[in-house]
Amino acid sequence: MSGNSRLCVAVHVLTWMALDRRDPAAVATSQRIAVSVNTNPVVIRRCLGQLREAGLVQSRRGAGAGWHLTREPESITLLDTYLAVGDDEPLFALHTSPPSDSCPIGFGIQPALRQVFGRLDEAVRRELATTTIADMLRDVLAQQPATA
Amino acid sequence: MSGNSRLCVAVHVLTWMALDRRDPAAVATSQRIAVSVNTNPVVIRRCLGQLREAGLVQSRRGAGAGWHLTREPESITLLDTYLAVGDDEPLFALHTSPPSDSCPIGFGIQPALRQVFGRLDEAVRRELATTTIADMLRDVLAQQPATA
DNA sequence: CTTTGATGTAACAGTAATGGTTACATCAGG
DNA sequence: CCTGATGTAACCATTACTGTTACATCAAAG
Repeated sequence: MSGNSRLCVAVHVLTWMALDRRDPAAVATSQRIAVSVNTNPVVIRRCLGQLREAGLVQSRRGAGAGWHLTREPESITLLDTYLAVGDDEPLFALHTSPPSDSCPIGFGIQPALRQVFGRLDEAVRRELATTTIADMLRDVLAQQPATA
Repeated sequence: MSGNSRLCVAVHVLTWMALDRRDPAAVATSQRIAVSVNTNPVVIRRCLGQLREAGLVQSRRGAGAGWHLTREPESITLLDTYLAVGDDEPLFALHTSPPSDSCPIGFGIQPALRQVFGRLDEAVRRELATTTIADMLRDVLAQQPATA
């Protein structure tokens, strides 16, 4: 797991941008986002690069450069985000080295597992598609401390 | 995720044992299973150890030792298997170092993500619970080559 | 046209997890 | 006792990920 925190960072970034755009004067830079995520700006730029490839954000270079969303937060789902930062590798891995095909189980296990893992993947995607960045922003702001 | 192939190996092992038990004379040893999975017997024993802790299999030591299922394959689901070999770590990881709590997003993002990731985990478990080792055995045998 | 501040990206290091391997103690039946 | 398997510690190579430094590139501002 899986291993990485890319989806987590990507959702953080997009949610941050969704909040930030409420202030028209604000400029979203990798530096400012990195402070919120508490990591290195390069990590943020790597993430933003993937989000740009997926068409979710755009960048402007030169002086006064920065980033902005290309769509309304209501139209960006976590599935979009997941696909954008997606490792190509599936949630669950098959055998590292192929099993023996001279054994009935070894021969048939991989196709059978692929079907199961495909259903798992599908279930995850279905669930991811039910939440948008706008939903995230609302939930995140609802978590604020009681201090007015 | 990503990352490991433990579930894959565990399902392979259990399915193999489900087939093997049809021959009353057969003895399931880590050595024989390792040949089918195409890996080292110690890897199989590590896996079987986890399955035993979960109560899915039992081992006999001494001469002529081996392993056997404690339940009918129809009653062992992939969720049982998943929980048995379960890493404690969730499918999707949160931030490696906690985000800035002086930023509204940084403050609220983790609880919000935990909710989402919890729903994802739930979806995966629901799906895993729908398939049994008996189902796997049937599907695996259905994959056999056409040669009679 | 130069300065400035950001993007874009390569390169590298430290950490952690995984799968595989060797080695060896332990056990129980023959 | 002998034998063949389990049980488990220890170790290694590989891989992936995060963080970091460094630097080229770009475009607006002055």
